[in-house]
Amino acid sequence: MTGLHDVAKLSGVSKSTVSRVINNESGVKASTKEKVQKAIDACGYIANQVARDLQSQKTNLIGVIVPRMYSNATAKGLDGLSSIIDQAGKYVLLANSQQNHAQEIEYIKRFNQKRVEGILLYATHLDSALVDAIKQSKAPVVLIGQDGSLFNIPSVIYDDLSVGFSAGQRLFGAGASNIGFIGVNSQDIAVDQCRFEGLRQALQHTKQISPLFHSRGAFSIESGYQQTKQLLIDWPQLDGLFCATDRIAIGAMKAISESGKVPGKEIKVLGVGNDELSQVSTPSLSTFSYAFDLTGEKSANMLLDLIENKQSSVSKLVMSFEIIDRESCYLSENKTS
Amino acid sequence: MTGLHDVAKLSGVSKSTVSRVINNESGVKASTKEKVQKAIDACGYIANQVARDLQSQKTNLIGVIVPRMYSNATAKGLDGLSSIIDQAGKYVLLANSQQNHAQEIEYIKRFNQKRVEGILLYATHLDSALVDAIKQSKAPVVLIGQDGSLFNIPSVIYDDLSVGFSAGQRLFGAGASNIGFIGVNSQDIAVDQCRFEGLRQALQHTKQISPLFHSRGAFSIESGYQQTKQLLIDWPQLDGLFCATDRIAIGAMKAISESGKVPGKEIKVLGVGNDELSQVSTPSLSTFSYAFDLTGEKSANMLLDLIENKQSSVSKLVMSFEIIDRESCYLSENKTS
DNA sequence: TTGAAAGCGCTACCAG
DNA sequence: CTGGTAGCGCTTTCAA
Repeated sequence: MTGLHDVAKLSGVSKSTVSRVINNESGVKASTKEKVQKAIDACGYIANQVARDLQSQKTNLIGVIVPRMYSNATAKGLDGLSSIIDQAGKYVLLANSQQNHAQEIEYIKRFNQKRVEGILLYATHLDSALVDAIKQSKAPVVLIGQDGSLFNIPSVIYDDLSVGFSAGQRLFGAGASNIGFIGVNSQDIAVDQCRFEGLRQALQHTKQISPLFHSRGAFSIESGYQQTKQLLIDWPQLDGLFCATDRIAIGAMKAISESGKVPGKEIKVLGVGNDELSQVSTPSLSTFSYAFDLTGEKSANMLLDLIENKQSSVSKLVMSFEIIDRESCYLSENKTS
Repeated sequence: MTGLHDVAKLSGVSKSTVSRVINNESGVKASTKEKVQKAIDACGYIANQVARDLQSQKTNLIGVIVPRMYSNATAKGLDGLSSIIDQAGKYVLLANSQQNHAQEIEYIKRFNQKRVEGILLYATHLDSALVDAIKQSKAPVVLIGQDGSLFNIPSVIYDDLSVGFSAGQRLFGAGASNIGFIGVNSQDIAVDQCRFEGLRQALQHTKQISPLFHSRGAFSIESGYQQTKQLLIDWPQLDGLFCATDRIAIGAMKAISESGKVPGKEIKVLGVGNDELSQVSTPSLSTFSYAFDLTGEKSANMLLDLIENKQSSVSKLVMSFEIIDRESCYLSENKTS
């Protein structure tokens, strides 16, 4: 690979001058500039950013760790954050942990070796090992999707407790009173625990009742389908079902339909996420909408701020949600449209 | 940031020795090793990969350029390729061109400056400027989604012509004969041109007829919906509709339903991609399934091969597809289930 | 088994 | 306006 040195020789000037031309610095005679430029084109010189990065102690790299790509939250989030990072003239170094917790910690370490300037971590859990790894990280970390504020970790989270609470109220308002919950896994505080807890509080608050069950499985249509098949047998009185994600809810509705009941009628169903699936299914799915792309943008901005000022102005950002009323759970006073 | 130098001072040995310990080289006295290790832990030393990369002339970076994240093809593809790249001990440097062609060329240049070892490019077009940029690239480039083999660019593509041809046969077989096509934009050879051309050939071949129209729009449900609303007015005789993607098809079916006709009955509809949406919609959508994750894996493997051997064993990989029969277009002899 | 010194390709500082 | 020199933090000879 041809370097600064070669260009210098070819154009008969010093490396310093070539460097000046490349960086478009002022104070270079026009004729020299031209001469050097010619040499650069001639030998197809490409500046070595690695050397520059070493010299300047600055890589312009932002590490992003996700549990999987095939998910609305991550795909849309990445669209949002990449545009902000790009605007800031920085690069995204992407790692896919594939839901493997140990990998996340490993990536934080490797990213620090690569001297990333900051890390955005889409988390599905938060145990002490992860907290330690984040604390160890020289590069500032912004947590997305789980609340790390108790450990002083800047976080961008969804208002999961409120979503759960609101879900309880909606199901109750639609006439349901035997209500169950399908979550994911207990390690996922936000999606599994908080959403359930919100539901529990809503039912407790309004009717002094408790959820019938808290089932758990994967983030997929299939998982929702399989669980619900069994749940319908175990809980024949079920008339309201809150699912931690839209995909799970879609699967659940399929199982309900197959059992001879009508989702949205005998059994009200609610999801979370406002996946495109939810508007296309039959019946269409009532859900909650999060601005995933905005979440990505906000997180990126928060991280850039942290990198710039070594101290963030905000340490926790709670993204609000929007209620999407559709056929699977119309409120009693909202039967129109 | 503490460096090799500090560790050396702290442990009273030379930088060379510390380097040996870090890289776990043989030929270091156990006692020394221990002493150094202690110092490393004490000052929280983290090896500077940037310096290493400069020295070794190897970054372990693979550049990946995508037009957008929120798409089945890219999200699943990224899941596939990231696992291969990770296994190879390399990193993904991600760039999102946001459908902006000029950006793609810019990223190829910047990736070369960052000294990536290779580039995976999810392309939606292939003009001469892009071909030039690829040719200029020192890092090998593998094109995904568009055929660059004419320009000697290693490519992994979908069998779009066959998909179009098969679509024609299926629509015809289901009883349709006034058939239209909704594509994306004419720059997208693969998705827009090839799929249409396949359809055209099928109709020509079997019935000596031509497609009614070739409409164009965006990759979204909304776009399919809006286009179809108008198309139904312009072409009242329409009884078969082939859409370049499932999302477009979903939108089209909505417009058809609203017009009082039944998709899958009066008008047969076909999509491409086997999006989760397609199995959830009503009626469920007949489509073609591509193994997007496998495509990502194959592409990554092809690139790694290219990096390793400077010469690929395969220069073009055509991913096959699977026919998914659902309600929107049952073949005459396939009315069951 | 260890250390000294020479770079990797670039920028930055100081002379000229 | 231009060139020499000294690093950035590491690895890698070559000696000791």
